Amino acid sequence: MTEELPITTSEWEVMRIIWTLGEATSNDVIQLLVKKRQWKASTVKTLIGRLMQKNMLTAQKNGHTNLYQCTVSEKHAMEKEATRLFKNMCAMKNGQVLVQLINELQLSQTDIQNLQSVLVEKQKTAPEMVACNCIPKEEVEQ
Amino acid sequence: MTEELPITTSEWEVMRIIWTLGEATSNDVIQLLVKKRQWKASTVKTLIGRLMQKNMLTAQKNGHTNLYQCTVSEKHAMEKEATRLFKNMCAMKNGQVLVQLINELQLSQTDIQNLQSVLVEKQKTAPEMVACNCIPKEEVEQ
DNA sequence: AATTAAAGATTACATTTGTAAACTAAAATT
DNA sequence: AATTTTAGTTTACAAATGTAATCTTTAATT
Repeated sequence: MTEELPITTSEWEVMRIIWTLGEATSNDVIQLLVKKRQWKASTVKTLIGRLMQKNMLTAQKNGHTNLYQCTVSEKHAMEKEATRLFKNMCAMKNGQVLVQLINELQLSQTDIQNLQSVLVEKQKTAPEMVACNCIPKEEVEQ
Repeated sequence: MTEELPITTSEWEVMRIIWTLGEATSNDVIQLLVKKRQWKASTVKTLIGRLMQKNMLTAQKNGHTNLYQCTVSEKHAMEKEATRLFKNMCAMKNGQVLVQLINELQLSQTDIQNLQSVLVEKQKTAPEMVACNCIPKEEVEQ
């Protein structure tokens, strides 16, 4: 039951590279992040170490160099983060936030079609209103 | 130019209450969070203090008691958080994450209609593909 | 073989965050 | 007026995070 701790913003940078490369050496990651974020090599090494402890990365030895791989998919990790965020915010306003996100994010034709399908389904059973859940029940004055 | 620092998860709990009540005394917030999160009164006081420093709350004295108000709207803060999150994740997969969010979140009929409108607009100019932006340009192998 | 370079491991250290106790001043009660 | 309660302020302290230097071991070069 290897628990997944939350990963921090800096750690995300490392994960994104390894997700995209499929697998990578510390040096691969260092090269890219030195360029992208101006981090020192040892900063990147620290982050890789922490991700290993958090079981987000596994390593396989190749000579005295490690080849790192991610233990969860990028999509899964992204969904988990997004879900965590929305669950911590006002349920009543989630819809409006999604509208704004869709407005400002780049989406492909396929993405849009998928979103439309889900919405059509969702529509069949959607309620008229979603209640605010910012305050524990019987405390909402009204 | 009062800069808005990011607000933490614990601080969000406080903000949500004041957003919902419109304005509140520390005692209002304490009552609710002692119940909801089992925090001690002084924990809540600390959080209110930090939110004041971050200019997320203002207070107006009423006797020796403060009435706290939020300096930004809940919707604005939510949008900012959501945007920050998505900007830090793979652009290519954002669409899929939105699909999953829409699937699992509660949305009202109105929300759904608004989402549908935005999508129809978006569709007119959407590209076939959105490129992965996890790795700085010319480094993407392929 | 001796020297240098590279990869990983260990240690460092300031800031932020979660969580709270202690202190102080004003207000309410006795 | 004296005492108790309350609201706000200050201090506390461990864990997490951002950022890195140093040390150690192994591999590559001279």
